[in-house]
Amino acid sequence: MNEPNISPDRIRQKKRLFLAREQKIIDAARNLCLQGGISDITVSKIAALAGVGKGTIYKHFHSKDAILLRVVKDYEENINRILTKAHSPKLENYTGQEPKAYLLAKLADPELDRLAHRLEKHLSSLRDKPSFEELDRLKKANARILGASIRSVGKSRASACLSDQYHYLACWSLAYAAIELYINETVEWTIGVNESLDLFADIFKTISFDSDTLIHNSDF
Amino acid sequence: MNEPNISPDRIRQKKRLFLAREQKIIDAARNLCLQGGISDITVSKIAALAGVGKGTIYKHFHSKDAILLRVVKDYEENINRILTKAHSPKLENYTGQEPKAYLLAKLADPELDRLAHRLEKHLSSLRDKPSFEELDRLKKANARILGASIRSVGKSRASACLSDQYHYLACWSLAYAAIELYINETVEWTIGVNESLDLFADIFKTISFDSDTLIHNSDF
Amino acid sequence: MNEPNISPDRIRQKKRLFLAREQKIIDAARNLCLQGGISDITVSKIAALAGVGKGTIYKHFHSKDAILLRVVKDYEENINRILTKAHSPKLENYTGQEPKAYLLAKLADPELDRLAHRLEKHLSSLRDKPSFEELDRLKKANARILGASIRSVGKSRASACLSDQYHYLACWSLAYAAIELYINETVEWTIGVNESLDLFADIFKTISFDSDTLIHNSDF
Amino acid sequence: MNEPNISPDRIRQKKRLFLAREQKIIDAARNLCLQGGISDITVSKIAALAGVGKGTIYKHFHSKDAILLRVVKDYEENINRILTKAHSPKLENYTGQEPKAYLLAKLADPELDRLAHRLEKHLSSLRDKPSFEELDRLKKANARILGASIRSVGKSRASACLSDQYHYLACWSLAYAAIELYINETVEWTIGVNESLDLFADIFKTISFDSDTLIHNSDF
DNA sequence: TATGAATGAGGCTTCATTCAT
DNA sequence: AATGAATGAAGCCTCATTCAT
Repeated sequence: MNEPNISPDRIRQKKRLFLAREQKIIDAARNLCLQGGISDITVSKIAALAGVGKGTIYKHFHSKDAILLRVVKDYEENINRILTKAHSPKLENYTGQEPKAYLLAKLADPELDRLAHRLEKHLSSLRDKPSFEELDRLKKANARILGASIRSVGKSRASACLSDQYHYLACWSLAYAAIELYINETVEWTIGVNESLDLFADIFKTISFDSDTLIHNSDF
Repeated sequence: MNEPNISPDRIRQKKRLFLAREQKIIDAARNLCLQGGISDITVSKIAALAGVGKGTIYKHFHSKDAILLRVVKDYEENINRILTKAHSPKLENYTGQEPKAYLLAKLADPELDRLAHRLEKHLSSLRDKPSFEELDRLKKANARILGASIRSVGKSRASACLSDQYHYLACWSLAYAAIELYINETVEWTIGVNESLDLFADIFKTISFDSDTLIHNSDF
Repeated sequence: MNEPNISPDRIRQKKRLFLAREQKIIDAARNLCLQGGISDITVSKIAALAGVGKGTIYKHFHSKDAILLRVVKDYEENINRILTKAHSPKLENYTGQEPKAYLLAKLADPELDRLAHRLEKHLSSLRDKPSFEELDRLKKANARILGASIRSVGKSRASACLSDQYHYLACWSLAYAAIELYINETVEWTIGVNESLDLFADIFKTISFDSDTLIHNSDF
Repeated sequence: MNEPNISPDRIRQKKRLFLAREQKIIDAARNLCLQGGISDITVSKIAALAGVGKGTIYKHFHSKDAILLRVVKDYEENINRILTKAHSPKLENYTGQEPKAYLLAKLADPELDRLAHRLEKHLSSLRDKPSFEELDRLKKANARILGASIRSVGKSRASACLSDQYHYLACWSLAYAAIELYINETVEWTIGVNESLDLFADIFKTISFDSDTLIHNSDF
């Protein structure tokens, strides 16, 4: 009775506009982070860059940190999408190419990957740490794919025994190392990833410590 | 008005006290960072933990960020000390063990290493980024040792051609990857570093992209 | 463009709906106030509780405070209705029971009476104090009845000379005192109003100051 | 060693200055409330009127509401001081004049008394209601004196049986009624308290309801 | 006509830094 | 030289009101 002639089209369009604005906010937040450091972002700046009022932000997110968390989640979701596609769900078996796909996906935008990493660290160190539930679900999904893939190829004892989670972290770490290598401003990026892996291999050769060598020494 | 009996001893003792206070401030800052996230630290908390007044801090450092920068510098200095000792300066040639020493030094206190990393990122993203001159000098010194060492052992073309700086970053990245792997709270640390390197090797096998595959795609 | 079939029935029904909605808004505002404190109410909450959109509210009231003023006015109107009925307008002379009727009417819902009181104070202390004209007219009407009634019964000199307004306030104050006594959460309500008046009488006995004793001392 | 020549005088003077500033903040808050309504006060205004910076406020009070609570507490403390003095602690028995002293104390600055009342209501309806512990302690102390005094004089059954708390509220209510009577802007204050009590008595005569007459009717 | 998303003024609070003692 | 109270810029968030649909 009250809302007679509101066509579904109308509603759908409104929804689209609403989501578009939300995306603009997220994009603004991400871009601000990419140029200037996490601690420099303010809700005002996000609003200004997104072209909306400060109050509008709070129609979409209940706090500033919720926006940042969303940036991280969206990024992880994107990685998951790519990885899922690479896995070719029709095949039962893994091609062993999934880790490569994962690394490529992350290296496609190194700055953004590093940002996601930093944001996650930032958020998890807040007094009122937000819920990482959704994010963790995505990571677990990625871990499942990577773990199975590596196990299907790897020959080492460790590969066979370790959990998905662990393999995920190994891939993640490697990507992170490559990205830090890539991004570091004091070095010009003149060699490809293959060559950088050669470098890693050279370093590996020099290393052969026991697990026991690792000492947890906080007395620095 | 007059400064009567200022014996050299007096001066030396004062200096010692002054430096001791400075160290207490640095330690306080570091410990606060280690437990609670960089954005949680305040000058008040540092002063309280150091047992000095807030004003005293500004007799030693001209800003809060200068303290944090000092924490990073002191850490890098410590790494440099260890690496220099490992290199055995009397010998002209390198043992090839320097990268291992470097990794061990960093892995000795992973939390602290990660903190140094994060602080550096934090500081370099400030509007008024402080000077990294001293820090860069230390890094360059470390790079010289690591680069020479790796070149003396490595067989790959890349190893031979690349700059000290680059080899330094390769070591650095590897250490960082291992540390993130180690610290991550969702995984229990059950395997040693050797085995974790096996894991990396398994991943390497799955990867063989050309340098060209790397696309810088910010449009995500 | 054209307004074809607008039957008087249609109009009347629309009007009824409109008024019903208005009442729902007023009720929502009152209920929200009753549970939670005046400063907790927001237009959003009122709209939600009334089951209308926020914008609709502004079709009925030009501001949030206008709603609150209306709550007060409606309450005073109700009191006036009861008092008028008690006075039995056909009779020329007063029964002397009017003050009792007034007190009973107010004590019938002490929480609400206190709310009306508080709202009035709140509204009259606003920067843009709304017009109390209508409310004052109602009060004056009540005062006329109460004043005449008390004068017709009272023996004291004061009773005879004082204005309607003053007698009204005397009744009002007494009711307010009883209500605050009644509502106060730290005391259980175990005695009746008669007994509470006995209490007042006991206190009266201890008091016998001159008007002059009253000093207006703001220097506290 | 660190703080050699800080004479006790110095400390005492500092303390005095600190407390003076605190008093200025409290006074500013009270005066702002007295002229303009509780919801109009802002921390900025308080700071401006007190002649201090906004940040200084938070060296003395952990929140804006803490200031308001302090205004209430200080007022109640003043009443308690007067009442305690009136009670003449040397005498074992009560003079029966305590309620009069209490009323006079409250009526000495009716505006302030009303403010204290309103502030208390305001604070107790906050989402994060502050602790009223101290305030309640003061009230209980006052109640003890008033209760004993009234019981020592009163003849009615109710007087003898009821708790201190109850007698306190009876006095409180009466004072409140008188104050509302006094303050009300629409009436000129032409009669003294004695005469106003006569008025009350006239009203009493018209009233004789049973406790049962009181119905709790929220359906208004 | 009813709606509710958008708005932005304005509130509270934090904290790096200064400066009088 | 050491202190810590004072400061105020700047941040986050709320909410009454508007207005396009």
